[in-house]
Amino acid sequence: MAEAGEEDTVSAEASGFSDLSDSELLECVDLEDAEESGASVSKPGPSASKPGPSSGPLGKNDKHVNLQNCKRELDVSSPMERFHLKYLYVTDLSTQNWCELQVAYEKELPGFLTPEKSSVLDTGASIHLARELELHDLVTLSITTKEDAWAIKFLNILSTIPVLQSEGRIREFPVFGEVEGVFLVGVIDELHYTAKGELELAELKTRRRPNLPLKAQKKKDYFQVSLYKYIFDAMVQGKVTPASLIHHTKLCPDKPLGPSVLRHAQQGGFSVKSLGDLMELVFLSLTLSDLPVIDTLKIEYIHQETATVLGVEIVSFDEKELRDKVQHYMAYWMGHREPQGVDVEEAWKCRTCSFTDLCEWRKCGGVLTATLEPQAKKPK
DNA sequence: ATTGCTGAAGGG
Repeated sequence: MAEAGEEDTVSAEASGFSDLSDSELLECVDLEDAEESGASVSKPGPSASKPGPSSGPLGKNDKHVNLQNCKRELDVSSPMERFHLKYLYVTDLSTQNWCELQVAYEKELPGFLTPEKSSVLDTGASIHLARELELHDLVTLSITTKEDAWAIKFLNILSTIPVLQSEGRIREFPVFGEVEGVFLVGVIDELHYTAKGELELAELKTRRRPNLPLKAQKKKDYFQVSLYKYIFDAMVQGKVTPASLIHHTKLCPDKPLGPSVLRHAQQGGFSVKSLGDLMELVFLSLTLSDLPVIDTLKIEYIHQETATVLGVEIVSFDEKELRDKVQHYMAYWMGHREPQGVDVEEAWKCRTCSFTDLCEWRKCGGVLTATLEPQAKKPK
């Protein structure tokens, strides 16, 4: 209440830089937020498209694109190298669980989404944002380096752990760590303690239609939350070290932090000078705050329009199964095997995919092409 | 540097 002035300062500063995307700091005080990122349903344009005036999908359509357009590179480099990736998102792996080729195309053609799809995603994103704002406010900071971006992530961890331990519930908790040779980054929807005192992860899934998801969708969602638990547990067990983080992300722990980030760190009571300091603090906070591993995994499916609860699933965690899957997925990213599309019986997934027209799997999949959607065949 | 390398999730 008494601190309302700070918020204006932060927002005003955000308009000074528009170069790099802003990042959000979770603010656990009672303030209004001047939110400007495109989370609103009615906003035109796909939310996931890259900045820039000519980033629409049309410009890419006339070019014949495929995953092998760099034959020379294909033989010598892994997808991680070819797509210039230092790490993957947890959702990359859950999309891979849906269809491996789809995530490969997403990496090659970022922001290539059908309008219907991006509209459903935008609605889901705004529902998530509304829920998040029930628990804390957001402050937009302008930043210029990836070190600043990670510093914000660390500040959010440092400020939310005590809230979880005292108030019992937090949302949008960042997780990261090396899994089967590749670094993964993600955000847990919600963590809370149950009446029994168990730590529960709660994932919200919003749905366009008022029905429960198909088996394939549930499987993907189970995998996603299991992966969150696996990474979170590793973090609180001290298995995710600053050294591993620096090694994978190539962050410079000694690079000076930007002024807005530094100021917020100080306001949060963290006397840090560098990103390295912040990493050490995060490591200590994760391992010394008496955080348990996650006990239960819960997924709630709700209808977007009416907010009706369609179902609640409790996911049983199977570490062996998870690791086997991740190992198989990482083999693709590290270039140890070729990507695969969906099986014939899951070809229905292609109907909602943005890349059907250019997908090599569909073109080359012998049996697959012959049996695909026989009733929807168009004479060309 | 072949000129630079990432908010994650968002739903099917």
